[in-house]
Amino acid sequence: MKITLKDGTVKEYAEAKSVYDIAVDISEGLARMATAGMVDGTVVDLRHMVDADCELSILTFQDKEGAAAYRHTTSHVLAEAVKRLYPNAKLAIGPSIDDGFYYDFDCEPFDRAALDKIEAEMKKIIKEAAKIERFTLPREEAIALMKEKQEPYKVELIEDLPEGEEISFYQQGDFVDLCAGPHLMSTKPIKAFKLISSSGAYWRGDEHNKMLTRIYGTAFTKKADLEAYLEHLEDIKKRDHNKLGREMELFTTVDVIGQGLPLMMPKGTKIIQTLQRWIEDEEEKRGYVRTKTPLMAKSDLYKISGHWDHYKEGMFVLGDEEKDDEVLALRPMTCPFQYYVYKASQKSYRDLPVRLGETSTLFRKEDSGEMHGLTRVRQFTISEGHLIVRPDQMDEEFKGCLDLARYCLRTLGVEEDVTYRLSKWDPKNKEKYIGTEEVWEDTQQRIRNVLNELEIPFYEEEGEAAFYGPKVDIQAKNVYGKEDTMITIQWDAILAEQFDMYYVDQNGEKVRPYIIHRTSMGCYERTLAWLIEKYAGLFPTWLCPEQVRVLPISEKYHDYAKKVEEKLKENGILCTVDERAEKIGYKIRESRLARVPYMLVVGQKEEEQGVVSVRSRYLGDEGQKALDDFIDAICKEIRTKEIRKIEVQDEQKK
RNA sequence: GCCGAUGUGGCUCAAUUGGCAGAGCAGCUGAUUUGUAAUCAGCAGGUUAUCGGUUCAAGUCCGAUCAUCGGCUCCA
Repeated sequence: MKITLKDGTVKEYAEAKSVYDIAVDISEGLARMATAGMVDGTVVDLRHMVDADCELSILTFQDKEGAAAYRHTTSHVLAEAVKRLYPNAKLAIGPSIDDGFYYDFDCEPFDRAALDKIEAEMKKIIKEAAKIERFTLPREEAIALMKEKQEPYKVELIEDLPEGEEISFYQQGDFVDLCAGPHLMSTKPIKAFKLISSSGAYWRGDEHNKMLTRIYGTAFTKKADLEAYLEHLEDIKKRDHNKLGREMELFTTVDVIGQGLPLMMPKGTKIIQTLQRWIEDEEEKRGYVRTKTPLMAKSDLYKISGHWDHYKEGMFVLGDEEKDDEVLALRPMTCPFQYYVYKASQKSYRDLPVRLGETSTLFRKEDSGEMHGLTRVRQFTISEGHLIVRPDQMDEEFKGCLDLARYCLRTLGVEEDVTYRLSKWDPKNKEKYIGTEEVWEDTQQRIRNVLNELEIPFYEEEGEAAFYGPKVDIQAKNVYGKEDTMITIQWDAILAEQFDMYYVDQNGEKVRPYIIHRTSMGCYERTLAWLIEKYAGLFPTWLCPEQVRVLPISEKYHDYAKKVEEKLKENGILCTVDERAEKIGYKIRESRLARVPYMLVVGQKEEEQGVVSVRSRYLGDEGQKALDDFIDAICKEIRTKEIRKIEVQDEQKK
């Protein structure tokens, strides 16, 4: 048989040979680093016997799948250590994840001291350098083995495997684990690992099941890489909006006000105001009209919309149905309110599309454990909108919404940081959705076509659709790698019926419109959180709550500094003067810590010449250009009449 | 909602393991009028998240509540 390697060389063998042996044949060095193999695009174990012509890659830690195998083996070492120290712990599952691995156990929770102890035991196990062996068993024997080992979770896993599936085990020393693999040949190559944290996790991710104890860890082939990774974890914490946003006095929380109810401070409010004014104006340019609808409504409204039956737990209800004649609820969404704006007058086919925009505050009674900084809150404000359109306008309007969303992302400088998800229904759970299979499949195809036409790369996910239709969700990750929806555009061919919305067509017939539910830039609080992390607090100048700080050298130059401030303010620049009796070095330090993009130092020299000395936080050519743009675009008048830059000092960002 | 950790002046942290709550920064007052990352001195600031318990004595131990953080689940 002929085996073609990654670099194109061909190896020929007379009989079947394991991936590991082939690696040894290529080079001892490669074999030492090998963690798995890939045969014709499929990841295989090192023990996999190659018995036919194929393309083969030997995977190492440098490959994504190779790193996964390496870390997966580390998770087995973890499991063995836990079983040695806590023989009563039951094993659940222990996969590799993006930057590491975890293992779930049914046992008492671990504290840091326990984790340290487990780490020490793992080191011992690795030192023992046990060979890892793979074997398979028929279903009944596999179950019997796991019953003998008193591992009920493993028994359950085997019972759920489809009939006829090969059931494989990996054994290192006395430790046996049900596992599909792949794994290293022994525990020895694990060089650098760390148990990061311990937390609870439901068995099989279902909240009705028992809560198990999960240990997260990571592993690398070099100690230096592990240390760099741990340092990186510390670094990203510094960008965490929840920490930085408080430090920068953008928002705060107060115990007696409550969970998920952050207070926006003046600086944070300024940023949100800038965003909001920009978005509202942009939407108007694109043919939206604005509405302002109530923040609450009678329960009757939510009964029509279906929320009363399906979402009552998630709403703040005012009044008691038993006692009060009138029960109100704070709104968790804007849809029906804007529908009634549409319904208030009769619409002709000529009136469509109707594009309604609203800066809309919503209330959702999130569970107590769900709130997080500015990204998951109980009250938030979104750039909400509904387009009521004729079916024939749907594709174009949907495109328009995507274009607006992309314009927003581009302007905020985050277009490279998002992924587009086509959120589809789940054909296995039809009862969760309204509408026929045909309509769903057809609609999803139309959205696919729109995305393709706009050349937007996207991925698809089942079970993420709204109950009334599929949608495009624009997703972004926070500093910890956790993903959130920033923007959503939803296709709805159904709710118009429920709310009896119609327009009159050419023939005088009443026709149901389609609806697009969408946000242009999503939730302001969440967007602010995203921008804090993206820019580590160094916002683009147009978003900064303080764009320029004038720093007089001494009291003698306060009048001149005031003059400069006035000129800048006349030009719409957010500007302050630092009039404290401090040394210039101190004022610069404070300005920097406040992340003010431009500092204008003024003293005798500047006053005499009618200029300012500019100090910018930006770097190199980019900084010079930003400064030029800044002055050209906004300070044209100032520069030509009184102030021009005489000096620019770039600074190291660190 | 579930598992776990944490909670000390505005902020960052200390308090010899149950024995007089303390420091730096910030704030205020005074002096200094300064040329590109911290001028000096003084003053004030606390019911140790809240409520309850154990104890001669609680920031420290126990319980409850609230909040924050890391996860799980959820995000219609």
